[in-house]
Amino acid sequence: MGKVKLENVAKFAGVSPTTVSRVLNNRGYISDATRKKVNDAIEELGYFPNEVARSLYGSKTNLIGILFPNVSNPFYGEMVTEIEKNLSQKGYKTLLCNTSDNEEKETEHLKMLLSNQVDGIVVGSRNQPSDIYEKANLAVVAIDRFVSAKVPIVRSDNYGGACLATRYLLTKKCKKIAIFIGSPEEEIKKGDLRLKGYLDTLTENNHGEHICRVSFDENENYQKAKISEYMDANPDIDGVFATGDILAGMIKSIARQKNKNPEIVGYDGSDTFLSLCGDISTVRQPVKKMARLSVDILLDSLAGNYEHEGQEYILPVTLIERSV
Amino acid sequence: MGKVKLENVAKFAGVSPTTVSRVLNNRGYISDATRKKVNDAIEELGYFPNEVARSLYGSKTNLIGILFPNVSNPFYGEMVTEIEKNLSQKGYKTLLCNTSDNEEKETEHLKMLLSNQVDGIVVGSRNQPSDIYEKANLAVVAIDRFVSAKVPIVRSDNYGGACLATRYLLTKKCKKIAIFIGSPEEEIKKGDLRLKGYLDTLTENNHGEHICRVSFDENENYQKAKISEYMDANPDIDGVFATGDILAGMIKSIARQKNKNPEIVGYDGSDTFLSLCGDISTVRQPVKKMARLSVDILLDSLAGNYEHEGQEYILPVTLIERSV
DNA sequence: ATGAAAGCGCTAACAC
DNA sequence: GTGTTAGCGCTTTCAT
Repeated sequence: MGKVKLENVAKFAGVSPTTVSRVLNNRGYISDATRKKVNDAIEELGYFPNEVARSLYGSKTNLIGILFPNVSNPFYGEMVTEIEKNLSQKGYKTLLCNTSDNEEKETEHLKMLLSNQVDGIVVGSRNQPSDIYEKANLAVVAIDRFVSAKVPIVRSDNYGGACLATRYLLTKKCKKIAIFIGSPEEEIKKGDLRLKGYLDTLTENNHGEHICRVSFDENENYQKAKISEYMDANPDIDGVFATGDILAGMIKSIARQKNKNPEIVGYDGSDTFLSLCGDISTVRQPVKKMARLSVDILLDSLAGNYEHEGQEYILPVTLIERSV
Repeated sequence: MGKVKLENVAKFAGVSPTTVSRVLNNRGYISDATRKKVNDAIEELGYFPNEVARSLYGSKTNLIGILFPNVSNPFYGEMVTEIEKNLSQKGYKTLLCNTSDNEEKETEHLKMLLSNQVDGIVVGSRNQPSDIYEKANLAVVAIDRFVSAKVPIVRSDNYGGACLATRYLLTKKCKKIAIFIGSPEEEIKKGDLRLKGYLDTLTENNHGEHICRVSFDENENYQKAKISEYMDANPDIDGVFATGDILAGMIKSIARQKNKNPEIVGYDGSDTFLSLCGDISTVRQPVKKMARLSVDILLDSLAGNYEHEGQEYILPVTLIERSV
């Protein structure tokens, strides 16, 4: 059974293709009689329109590309889930790209997306800005990342969140508070706000800084080794701010193995993390709101609304305190 | 700057569209001279082919739809990440659909995918079989789910895994071992193999069964209440087999709040879970292998290879023991 | 070795 | 109200 096309429906109903198209799209005037004939034919033949042909004609695909490092991390997972839900509700389709935070892959995926004529892009991967975004004439929204002067950014209050976390550790009477950073080096150089919040808060309170960079690109075992090493070298750490929940979880496990129990605060606060680890405090980013806002901005831009250009939307975070 | 099309390249290079197409696709004979001219023109104009037009002509989109309940659960997250990686490597693009394990949404998404002429589908959502899969003439692979007599299934050894988990609890001298099931009711009725493995193992060892169904459709708070209630009613439970890791995490937290510490074994064993919770044992599904196999089967089918029809591929699981 | 022309399935001017 | 026709951007016979 070959695919049924509009033409077949037209023949079956004894009308022209145009008429069928008009019925499908509810455009122009059609008598109720022919409308019924057409609808019956559609029903009878089990016809549904070919979106590829529609896209080609209309030069609008309703396809949105979303670029994230991966979707294994529940924070990204929830973000992507929510973005897809919002998009789907508005009639858009989601083309998923995992960049593994690898520049080449991002570029490759980006080219693919452009070839596929996506209407817009949501980027959450954390590579260096690419000029492709500039050149391509499409709607783009970035999540917690700088892409170009024009691309709007949606992020949570990284600075405020870090201050919150660090102050919390201070209220818990921690004497030696370390930060474990899992961001790419490049990002840290540009002035990581989570790091800055941590540093400022410590300085204000006359505390010394203790920084452990857990190389982001490396595999898990490498990261664990790094954490373990750092903790051995600094056995009196009694407070930890981890810039991501997964990192926080790893630190907790490793500490436990060493019979230590530092106060730990993570960052992200995905529902999955909250369910999974009942005993690690964290700074919760409003994932749903961020996803929703990103999609709203994207659709606004798609509608020709330029007001978001160059804007940065910073959403508030909350500290979620957990006890053992 | 309007989009550059093949025709522009042709004019710029002083050749016909056909020639450009031939260069692009490496088909037919072209002199080195014209090939160079064309490639220079492409470079100069920054041309790249419109995949929509290609798809329309070729009636092949290289688009694969993937349907999962969501991508927040790291098990699905990792599965989807791996599937996308494998597909991308083979030149396919991933259209992501979150069904929220909701039948209507799945149907809606399915129609969308068909309209978009996807070449194939990977289903991991757990709804009732839909006849759409039968009717649509495309390649389908199901992950741990029955779709129709023809659709190949990739799953892990649910029965064996459950036995493994239950036996482990027995070796830990647990006296009263409960199973917490988070599957949809429908699935349980059909003979959930994780449940069966649990029951058989207990029977063999003259242990009684204790089943708590944590309604799958309900929200997290409801589930937590249910778990809490069950534990209050059965305070002497000292061993727990949770049919999913998230469930296991929730149970652990709730038990801790009640100052209990039953031995718990989860199911899934995603890398994220392992990093996040260092202290819950689990049955690990080979996510990467499952993803890889699914994609291989799909591409085989796409290539016209029917050998996978009606096959079920059951991959072995491993118990990962963790200590506090 | 290269080009002209038809067509993939659909939509939208423009006629009538 | 409805049909005719051209065209979205590309590929591919079929000529030459």
